[in-house]
Amino acid sequence: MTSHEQSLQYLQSLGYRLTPQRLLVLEIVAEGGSHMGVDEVYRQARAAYPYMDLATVYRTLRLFKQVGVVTEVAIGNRLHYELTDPGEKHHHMVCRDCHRAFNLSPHYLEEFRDTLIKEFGFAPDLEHFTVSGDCVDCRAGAAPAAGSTINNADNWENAES
Amino acid sequence: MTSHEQSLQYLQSLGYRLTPQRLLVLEIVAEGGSHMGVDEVYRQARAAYPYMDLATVYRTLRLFKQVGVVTEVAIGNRLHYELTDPGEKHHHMVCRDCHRAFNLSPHYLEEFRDTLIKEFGFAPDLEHFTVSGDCVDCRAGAAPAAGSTINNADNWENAES
DNA sequence: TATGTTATCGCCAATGTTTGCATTAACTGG
DNA sequence: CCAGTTAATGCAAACATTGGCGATAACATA
Repeated sequence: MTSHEQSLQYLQSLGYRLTPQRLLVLEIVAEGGSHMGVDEVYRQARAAYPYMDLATVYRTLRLFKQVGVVTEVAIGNRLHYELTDPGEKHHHMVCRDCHRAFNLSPHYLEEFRDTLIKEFGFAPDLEHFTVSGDCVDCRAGAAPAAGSTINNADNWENAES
Repeated sequence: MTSHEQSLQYLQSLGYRLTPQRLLVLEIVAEGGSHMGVDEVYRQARAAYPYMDLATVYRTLRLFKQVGVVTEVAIGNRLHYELTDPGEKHHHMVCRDCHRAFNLSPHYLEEFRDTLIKEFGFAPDLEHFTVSGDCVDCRAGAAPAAGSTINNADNWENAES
């Protein structure tokens, strides 16, 4: 059984229905690998199933995010999604200049989470956590890496040390 | 000289022009006290100067945020702004259930910032930092405080300990 | 397998926010 | 104080995302 099928069974176990549209969106996000823009998911879905509606894509991704199947990252002011890897969860640092995203190990936030819970009873939603800021290259004034468009998989580097 | 005037002089020193619209928006945000929704700023601005355009309000607030005059907080999916108090900077925790916002002392993030810079050369933009999550009351299943609308100043509590 | 219930879909309109562009008005230097 | 330069405005249209609603199809039950 593939991991998509597991995710779909999980959805079903929560009482959500298993529709072809959901299967399709899940496959696309899974295949996409790195963070996919909504428009790209929509384009691919529509290619496979011409009746697919944009609103359905948004609703499906929101649902997936809600149940933890995908992770949402806001880049610039657009939403992007990647399959949540249960073994390799990570947060994101997004550069506000070049808009590249870097992965951040959860380890760096554990202490922060504990503090908020203990001090304020506030349970932060770190599943969907993203910090924006300035990355090394942009701080150095270096030109961003070639072809730095949001949907270019090369922009997604791994910053775990 | 009031602090608004200082802010405006600062804008001017950066090469931005000092327009009546900017003065107006700044005054409104300053008077508003707690976090103001864009629509509310727009309504008040339009009342004082009927030609005021929504786009101008957005552009002005974005500029103010960029230069650090105001702080932006995303609540639900709307943008809110408050005057940046240079002496009393703070971050925000927003409850995704009741949508109340709580202030968070910068102290809790200093270590996190240092780590990111040291390990990855990534300088996080904590001026505009917000964590979403579940607040004490909502976690306890308690009904949110009476009159919990976003623009109600009473919702803005101070969580500094 | 047939049937009923109701979640989900596709379509369309509304929302919140951003952008393009011609006009206006802040600043600059004479 | 006047004229030139150019940033900022107002307007309208674009864009990204969300919501309402009737029709459809997924699941449960028999």
